[in-house]
Parts: sequence; structure tokens; C-alpha cells
Amino acid sequence: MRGAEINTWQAVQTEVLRRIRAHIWRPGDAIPHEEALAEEFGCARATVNRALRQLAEDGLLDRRRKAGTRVTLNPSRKAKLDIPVLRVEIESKGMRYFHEIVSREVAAPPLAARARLQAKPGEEHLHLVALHMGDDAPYVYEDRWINLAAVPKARKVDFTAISANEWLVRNVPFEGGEIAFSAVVATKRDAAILRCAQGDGLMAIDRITRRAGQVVTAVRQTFKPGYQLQAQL
Amino acid sequence: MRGAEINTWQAVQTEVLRRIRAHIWRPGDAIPHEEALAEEFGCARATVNRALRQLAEDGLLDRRRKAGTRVTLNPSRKAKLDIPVLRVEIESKGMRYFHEIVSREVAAPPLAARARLQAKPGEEHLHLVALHMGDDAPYVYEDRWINLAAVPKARKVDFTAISANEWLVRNVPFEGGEIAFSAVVATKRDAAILRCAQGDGLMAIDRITRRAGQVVTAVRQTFKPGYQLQAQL
DNA sequence: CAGTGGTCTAGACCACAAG
DNA sequence: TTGTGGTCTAGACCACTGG
Repeated sequence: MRGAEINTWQAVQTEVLRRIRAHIWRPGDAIPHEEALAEEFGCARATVNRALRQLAEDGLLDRRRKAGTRVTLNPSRKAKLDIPVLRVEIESKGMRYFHEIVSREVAAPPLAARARLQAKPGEEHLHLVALHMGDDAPYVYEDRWINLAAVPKARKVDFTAISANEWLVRNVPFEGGEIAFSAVVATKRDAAILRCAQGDGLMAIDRITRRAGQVVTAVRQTFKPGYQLQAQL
Repeated sequence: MRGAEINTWQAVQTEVLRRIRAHIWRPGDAIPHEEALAEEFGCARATVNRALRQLAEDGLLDRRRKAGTRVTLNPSRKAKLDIPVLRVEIESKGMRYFHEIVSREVAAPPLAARARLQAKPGEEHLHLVALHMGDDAPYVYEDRWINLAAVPKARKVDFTAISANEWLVRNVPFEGGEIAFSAVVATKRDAAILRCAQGDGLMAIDRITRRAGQVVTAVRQTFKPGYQLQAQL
């Protein structure tokens, strides 16, 4: 007899995965088309489509109209990173969250920052330096520019009551942006603010958030020594 | 007259997104149920479902049976990272790829590595240290343990012809794993291998890959100074 | 218990791209 | 040109969970 019927998309996906892992279908091979699989499994084509579509999104299959479906040759491992609001991240580790504003000014950004902000010379931005603490120890320190032309309301917000990140997330729906991770060496200033040693290796995250073609905010967050960013494969 | 009909799942998604961004539906609010939206948009419920399901996967909506659909209160920004095979990454930057084996031995891993490998004392593993080059300059240096109990074939593979990563991806279908990013300071040894200065800040990636409950391989990759990991939000 | 999302089906038409 | 995936529909039943 045949095994249990394969008539849910998860079951189809599991079976297809099994065949890929068992090398019944090898990297680069074409697999049967949806209609054929639907007939074999005894389910609707939409069910097969749902299963294969997700495997394609996960990078295990390559699908093209007319060309059919193939097992990906060079599967790039995809990691999904959650970048939570810092308060949530710190509190989820069981620590008490607190943050303080180190400095706040309205000014025209210097040349280096202007490029990232797509700002014209002399255009005023809000410049915030803030420190996020977990259990009274520095956790991350951020240097942020907020485009007042895009977010005029920000000029009057009390960012000691709510962090800039959190306020922006809640009040300025963003449409996209870029994020980059790099490793830096703690400068004397970094060390003083984060209470670490000069020369420590620190993780830095640079983010740019856009809306309607404008840059809403650009921020560099510098994490305490030993910080790890984790994800599942 | 009404605008163009909303009868593709992308159009539904766009319209829902617009309402979230325009704060017509605010964070924490419940939105109409699928059937109501389907009627409003003049499309099938399955179409609405497809649109909302993906928004939920992206973290913008919370959906629960009976409770309905709500706009997520603390949207964590999700970044999708592609971790390609290094050869592909380097070649995609227009550089010529080359790699060399620094050392290769079969040995029982030391205590520190044993934990990550879930290995018993005395269990033999393949220990590989390799250097990946882009245009004859060191790009990343990796220290890898391969579990020979899980992958006996690896013992005889010529890893000068194909990198361990690439061989494993093609020959040992993995089922999952963890990845962690951190910042380290270049040791004297790191500096010698990567041809950088001792004390430079370096990005390090630790990966563990599993299959059938076993650890297949654990690797630490240390990148050249200035390396950035980029992603879209 | 009953409301809501989750999924399946059978059929249809469309969009894209390989040959 | 034509095969293949992409999507929509209308209806149905199921699974979970809030009240």
C-alpha cells in the first residue's frame, strides 16, 4: 500500500524536501511539473504550488515559467534577522531598560553625514546621541540624525520619555531602508561612553530608513563588547 | 467612480499597507476580517488571505483564529540575510576566487569545541583551517570542524579542489542550524593570516549546521578588516 | 459554542519565456 | 508558439481559541 495521503501543502513540502535531501532530485535537476506532482500526490495543483512556492522563497528551488522547477545549485543560506526595538531586546533578556540622551541639537549635518542623509548643504536636522542601558550598564550607544524636513514633528518630541527608535517606529511608517553590520575598534570616546577598554572590538550597525524617497533617519548603533547577533538558518 | 479594482493579492497588500502607514489602522487595532475585506475589495477571500498571510509573515500583522487580525504593536524590523557560498560572494564582487588549506588534521576536538560539536571525548573530527582569497588578497579565514561520524565521506575529500563549505552544501543536505555575528579584535595570528594589523576590528561569523540531531560542522569565519554585511529592511 | 483564520478543491485564465 | 508557473474564484470543511 501507499503511505498516508499527501494532501496538505506541508505534507507535500516535507515529501519534496525528503527527495531533495535523499538526492532523489539532485542540485541542478529539474523536478516534475506541478500538475504531475499533484496527480502523483493525489491533491490539487494549488496545494503543490503552495508547497513549492515556499521552498523557492527559502532558496531551495528555482522556478521559472516554461522552464520549470529545478533544485537550486548553489543554495545560499538565508538567515532571517529580527531587529527588535532595543527596549524590547533588553527587556527580553530579563534586564531593566533605561536610556538617556547624551546630546541633542538641531544643526546642519557635516559633509560625511550629508551624503547618507541625502541632505542639501545647510538643511537642518535633529542630531541625537543616546545611550541605552540594561541593568544600569551601557548596552548600546547610538548616534542618530533625523530629517526634520521629513518629520517636522520630531523637533518637539521629548526623547527622554520614549527612545527615538521607538517613537519613529510608532509615528513614522517607513517604507524601506538598508542595514549594514561591521566590526569597529573602540575609540577613546566609545570606551568612555560604553565603559569598556579602548581597543575593544565592537559591533556596529548602520541603518538608513526611507519614506517616499526621503531619508527619514540615519543611525549608527555601537554595541557593548561581546555583543552577539544571532539567527536561525 | 472607485479606483482600479483590487483583485490581485499584491493590490490588496498594497492597499492594506497604505492604510497601516496612513494610520487608518493603528498599531494594536483590529482590522476587518477576511470576508469583510474580500467583499469591500470585490475579490475572493483566498486573495485577501494570501495578502494578509504574507504581511503577517513579515511581522506587520498578528493573526489568530477567532481573535482576528491586528496591526502589530512592536513591529520588529526583519532583515533577510543571504549567506552565499564564499566563492560566489567573492566572484560576484568581480574578484578572482582562490582558496588554500592552511592546515588539515583528524583529531579529537579540544574541550571548548566539543560543546559546540556535541562530541564525546576522544571522538575524531576533521579539523580544517582554510583561507579564502579575492584577487590574491585574504578575504576570510575559517576554522572548521567536521563531524566524521555524521559525514564519514569527508575524510577522503580533497578540499583543495572544492572548499569545505561548498562540498558540504552539495553533499550533505542540512536541516538547520544557528549563526551568530560578533566583532573581535585581530590577534597576532589573525593579523598574520589576514595580512592586517594586530588590533584591527574584525567581523566573525560562527555557524553550526545540524542534520538528524547531529552537528555536521561548526565553523568560525573571520573576515578581513572593513568587511560589511549588508541587508535590506 | 461560534467566529475567525487555515486550507483544500476544481476549474479557469493569464504572463512569461524557452525553443 | 506553447509549456509552465502565477493567480483568481467560489465554495467547502476544518482547526483553533475567545467568550
